[in-house]
Amino acid sequence: MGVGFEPGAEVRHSTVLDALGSEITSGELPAGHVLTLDRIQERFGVSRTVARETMRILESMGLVTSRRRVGITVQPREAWNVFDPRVIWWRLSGSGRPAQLRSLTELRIAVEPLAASAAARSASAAQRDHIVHLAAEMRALGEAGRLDDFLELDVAFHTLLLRASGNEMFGALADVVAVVLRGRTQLGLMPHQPVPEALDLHEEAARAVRAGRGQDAEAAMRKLLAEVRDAMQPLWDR
Amino acid sequence: MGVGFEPGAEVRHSTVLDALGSEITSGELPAGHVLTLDRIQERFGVSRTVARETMRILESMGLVTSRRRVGITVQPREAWNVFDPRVIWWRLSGSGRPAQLRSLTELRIAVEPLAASAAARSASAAQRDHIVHLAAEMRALGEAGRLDDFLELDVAFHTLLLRASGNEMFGALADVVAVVLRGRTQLGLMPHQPVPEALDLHEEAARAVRAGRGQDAEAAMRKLLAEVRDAMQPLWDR
DNA sequence: CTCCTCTTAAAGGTGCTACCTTTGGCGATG
DNA sequence: CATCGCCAAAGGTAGCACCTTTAAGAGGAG
Repeated sequence: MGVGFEPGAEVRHSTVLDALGSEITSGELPAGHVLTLDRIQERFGVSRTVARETMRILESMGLVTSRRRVGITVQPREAWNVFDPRVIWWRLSGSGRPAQLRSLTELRIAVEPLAASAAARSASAAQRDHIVHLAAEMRALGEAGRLDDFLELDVAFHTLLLRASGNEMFGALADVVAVVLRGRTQLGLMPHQPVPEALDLHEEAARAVRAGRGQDAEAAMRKLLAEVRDAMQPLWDR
Repeated sequence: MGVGFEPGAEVRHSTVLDALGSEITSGELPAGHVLTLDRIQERFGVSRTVARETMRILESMGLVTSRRRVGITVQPREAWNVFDPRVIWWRLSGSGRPAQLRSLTELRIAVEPLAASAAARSASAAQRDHIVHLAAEMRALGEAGRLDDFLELDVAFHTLLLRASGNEMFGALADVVAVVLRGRTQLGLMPHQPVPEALDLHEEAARAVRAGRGQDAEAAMRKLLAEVRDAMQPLWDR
């Protein structure tokens, strides 16, 4: 699922964190709304310690600030750490889903072509072989219509590409891309059989990466993502 | 400076957080190193509460995990939330600076052209006028050789562009870009007088945004960032 | 004597409570 | 309208009981 089972952040914390996090990101608790530790303790039946530590985490994600005498104030969206995986997750699970998917898809369009180009420069020999292998397998499963296995390979493909770029910030987006890919399938935005062009482009990109042809890899990814964008367009056009 | 004075995260927390955060991101405390609450209390002269809450924050940034009986373990780089502004800040101030600047510059190259294109679609009327105005002022100050004022305008220009894109994830990168711009000047990677091409390209991009010509705006930003990359190359070539 | 399993003790985070300090919003008072 | 003082709510400290996990030690089997 990608989004944390932080070992150590034990059940109580994560319950409170999850509840408040999704209420804030969904807008249910609007910017300017004020919470107090007392009310949190009471509502969730937790001690002050848990309430405080949870607030610290929310604060560090930019979702709230806390001030003496005032309480804990929900922050406006601009202050959120929108790259925090948990924030992304909450928004995807809540009412902000279409907007979040749009942002993420635009981000993919920006990043993945350059990541492919960088991977063509920086990937290890093993990674180069692996990515070609993945693309071939995707074709096999795609043509066989095994959609769920195909999805996992798709995730593996994009993850590998981002991580092989040698840029840790690109690499850090791998989990996010995985969420988008899975979300797209869940929302029924995937054709029953992957379109042949997409299969071709995955293979083309993979071969270009293996051969060290950065420009070609970039171009293939650009085309691939243009298709992705077109497929997701209906989601936010209405 | 962009990087937090979180109002509320009062002095003690931020002292401990800052010290440990930069020690971890600099590699001084390597992955696998184990801390305990007791030692943190002792070292910084803070109570257990402060130590615990600080650890929670570090945990939520992916820098450490905490487990019973074991203690608090420093995580490897792959687990860090590298988009967290504080992590970026620590790495820029510490020994990882060149690598971090390289990652960030690649990210800019990926994102800013698309942000410009999106801004040409989505910016408000006021924003369109403002960006052209900023570009013009940049030319004036640049030609006059007033480098520090120029820098502030440069920051304002790129910030506005990212925020006007209508994509909050792009917008969230504005602070990061500002840090990079300032860092570049500090490191003496800027010419004494901004190169004329850069001034031209800022104006070209601004006009394209105002006129709603997304493709032109994107192309201008792409050229602009190619120059930026070339200027920063020496930093990581050695 | 060696190796394996089982028990047990200690370490260290988790969670709770109680209590004091500091700050800042707000009403009352001049 | 400026000042003062009250008090709510977070900041910070202290200490306890509990739960997990690790690792050392003890005992038995081969």
